[in-house]
Amino acid sequence: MGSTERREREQRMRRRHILAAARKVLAEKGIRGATMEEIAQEADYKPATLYLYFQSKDELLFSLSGSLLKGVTEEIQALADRTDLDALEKARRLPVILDRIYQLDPPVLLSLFRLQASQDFSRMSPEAMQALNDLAQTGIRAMARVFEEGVRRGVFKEHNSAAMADAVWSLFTGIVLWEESKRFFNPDKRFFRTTLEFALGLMTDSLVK
Amino acid sequence: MGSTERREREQRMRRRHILAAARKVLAEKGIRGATMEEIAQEADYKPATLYLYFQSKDELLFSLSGSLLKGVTEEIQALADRTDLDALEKARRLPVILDRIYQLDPPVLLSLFRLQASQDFSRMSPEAMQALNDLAQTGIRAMARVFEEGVRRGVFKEHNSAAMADAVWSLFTGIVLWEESKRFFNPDKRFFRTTLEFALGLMTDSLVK
Amino acid sequence: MGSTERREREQRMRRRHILAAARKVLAEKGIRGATMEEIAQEADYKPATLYLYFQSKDELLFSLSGSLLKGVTEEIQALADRTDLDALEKARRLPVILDRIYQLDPPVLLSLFRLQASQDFSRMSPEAMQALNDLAQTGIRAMARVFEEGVRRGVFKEHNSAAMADAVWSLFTGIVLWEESKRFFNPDKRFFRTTLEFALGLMTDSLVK
Amino acid sequence: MGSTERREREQRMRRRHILAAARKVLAEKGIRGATMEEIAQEADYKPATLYLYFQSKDELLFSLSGSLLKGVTEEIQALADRTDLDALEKARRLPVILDRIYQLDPPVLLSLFRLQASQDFSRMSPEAMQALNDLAQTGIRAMARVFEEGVRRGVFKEHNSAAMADAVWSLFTGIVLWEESKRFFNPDKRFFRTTLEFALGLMTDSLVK
DNA sequence: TATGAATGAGGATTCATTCAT
DNA sequence: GATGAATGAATCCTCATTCAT
Repeated sequence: MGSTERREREQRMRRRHILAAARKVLAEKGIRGATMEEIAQEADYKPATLYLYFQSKDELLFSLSGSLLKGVTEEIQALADRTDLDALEKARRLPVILDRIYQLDPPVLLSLFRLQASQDFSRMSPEAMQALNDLAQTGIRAMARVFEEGVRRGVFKEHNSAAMADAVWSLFTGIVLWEESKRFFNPDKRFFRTTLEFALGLMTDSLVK
Repeated sequence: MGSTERREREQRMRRRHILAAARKVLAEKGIRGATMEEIAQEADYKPATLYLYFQSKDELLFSLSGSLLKGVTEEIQALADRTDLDALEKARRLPVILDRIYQLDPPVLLSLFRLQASQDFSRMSPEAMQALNDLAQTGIRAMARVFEEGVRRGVFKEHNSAAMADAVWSLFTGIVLWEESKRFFNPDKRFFRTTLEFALGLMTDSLVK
Repeated sequence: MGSTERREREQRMRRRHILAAARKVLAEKGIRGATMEEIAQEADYKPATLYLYFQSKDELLFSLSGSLLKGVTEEIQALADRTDLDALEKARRLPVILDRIYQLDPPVLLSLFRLQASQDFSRMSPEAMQALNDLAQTGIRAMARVFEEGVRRGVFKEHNSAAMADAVWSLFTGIVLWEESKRFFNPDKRFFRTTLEFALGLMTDSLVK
Repeated sequence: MGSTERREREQRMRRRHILAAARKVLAEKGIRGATMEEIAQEADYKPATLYLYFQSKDELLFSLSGSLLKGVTEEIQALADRTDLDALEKARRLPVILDRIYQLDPPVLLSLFRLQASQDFSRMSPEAMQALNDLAQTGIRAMARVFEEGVRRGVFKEHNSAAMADAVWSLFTGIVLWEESKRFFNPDKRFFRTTLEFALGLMTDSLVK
């Protein structure tokens, strides 16, 4: 019988449904406002029900952040793996990709960074935090590969590509956080893309031979 | 008799003593662990006593972050105001200053950024957050002045100096946060200065005419 | 199935159960002693549970006072609306009604008046206090109607019926409070009804043409 | 030496000074706002100093209420003792006296009644409450004497003069409290005197033979 | 006489989580 | 599969009061 299959499929769907609700709550009420009660309400469930699909609030949040981060990482890896672009072109695309990810779902990305920025705020388990961290590292390593490739191919000057990748990631994180911090008081102004492209452009320019 | 003076001095010392305790707790247990109870214990007081020196937990935390941020801002302003250095030299010193500040008290700087990164986590009043934000903005504007000066004097290419300053601050924030995040799992590795100098160096190089 | 119905009915019962517990605590320990902890204990719950049935302590206390006051008001209104009695007969019944209400639940009535007597003692929200006040005013206006009617029908002399109603209510309040104050030291003596009937009788007599 | 005397006199003066401060605070901030801290500040002392002149907050408040209540009582006694007025004239003067007392210092009278209305709110000792109660009773008995005299002299009908006196006192208390309760929402309207005179007038009229 | 410093004793809420039905 | 009901565990803050100086 395919009933087991179907059940599993439905279960996955309900998990996703809850995650979508959590994303919405996170976006609207911030991490502090994202209580199990609130998420359940948004998902049209009662809090107790959430525990049928997630072991704990932590797992739920992790699942949420993880899926986003996984997307980021995969996009970067895909870029790094492309053979139709040279290293410089790839580097030039980095801000575009990062911006697209940010535009996709600013609040969740923000929450992700906040979560990562303050592990002790959430009650997330060290293991989950570690997993999140590993995911980010994977994306960063993919970025590093782009710069290494550039050096290898003589497009970029010799440099510490790991530091470069770390810097890009930090810049990404920092701008997201700082822009949001400013927006809290000046809701209209948005310079994410401008700032990111400008800064990343400068850095890349300097690397070009 | 200077007994009033002495009393006031001692009072200030006790305030500082409590701030130091808070700093330690913050460093060791993170913001979530930094309860009034815990801080009091570290300071060898009972919780009620803390309220003799600070109106609320908010004020205590704000005092902590604020003093640090004020220091950062003042250092940057002092640099911007120097007349014995040209704009390029000033820009070159920025990472040195930022690194010194970071080395001064990593946990508090971290807490500050975490606080700023997640206003909705803490219960800090919007006013206090705003004040913190303003302080940061002042520092950023001072950085922008350095780059403007460079343009005016023909040292730097024409560019959006506000965006540049924002980028530097974001980079600073991002690296602090990301380094800490990594350190949580790899306590030994520290690349703060390396990464910051490298990234800022690249950005500045690109600006030079 | 009427399971939803039953559930709601049971929920209402538990609310009432808690209110009853609060009433008891209030009667035995006074308002100061009526902590959520104490009420919960009396109701055989933990404090957190009370918050399932009431949004706050205020709402709980308001609910308690409000229901009683509503009863008072309704009784007075009903009396005022009767067509089978003339104004004098209605006035003669006022002390009977007020006494019955008092006998019904002296401690809660007492708490109500205490609450009303000392808004700044309790932490009850101004809105709730206002609502309580309005409720009382409604009852008072109903009393005034009785006296107005008497004047209109030529049973009572011309007079300020609003002042009369205020006086009756004040007398009611004052006697409840004062009797209770005396009882605190002389638990046996109870003159509530005697005093009320006597005083109200005198006042009414004077109004009769 | 008269130094002991002088010391005692000064001590009494300082006690009075503190009481005056307490009265003011009570008037401005209500009972809940009347903390030792606040009273001390008003008296230009530090909280600890208050304890040199009063054993406890209770004693302070008691002292305050007591002195007022004593004044009330004495006035009533004086009235009752006058030989130049007949019982009816004395009765007619009662509302005038009560109004004068109320006008003298509404907030303190209010606080007194509130205190009396809710012994369990304050932490005042039973002994102090008892003493307050006794004082009130003395005043009430003096009022009763007026009515008894009236009966004896054939001015008033036969009646329970104790109940009458209780009623007057209750009316007094009730109007003070209820007027204040209304004023909380309608600060302008003041009907104290009107209502009291009207009600007391009615009651007295009925007693006249 | 005055007070700076410190504290004991509470008290209201919030929220993730469990479990019988 | 869903949930109503209940709770354990925290956490901030207030105020009268004491006592050494």
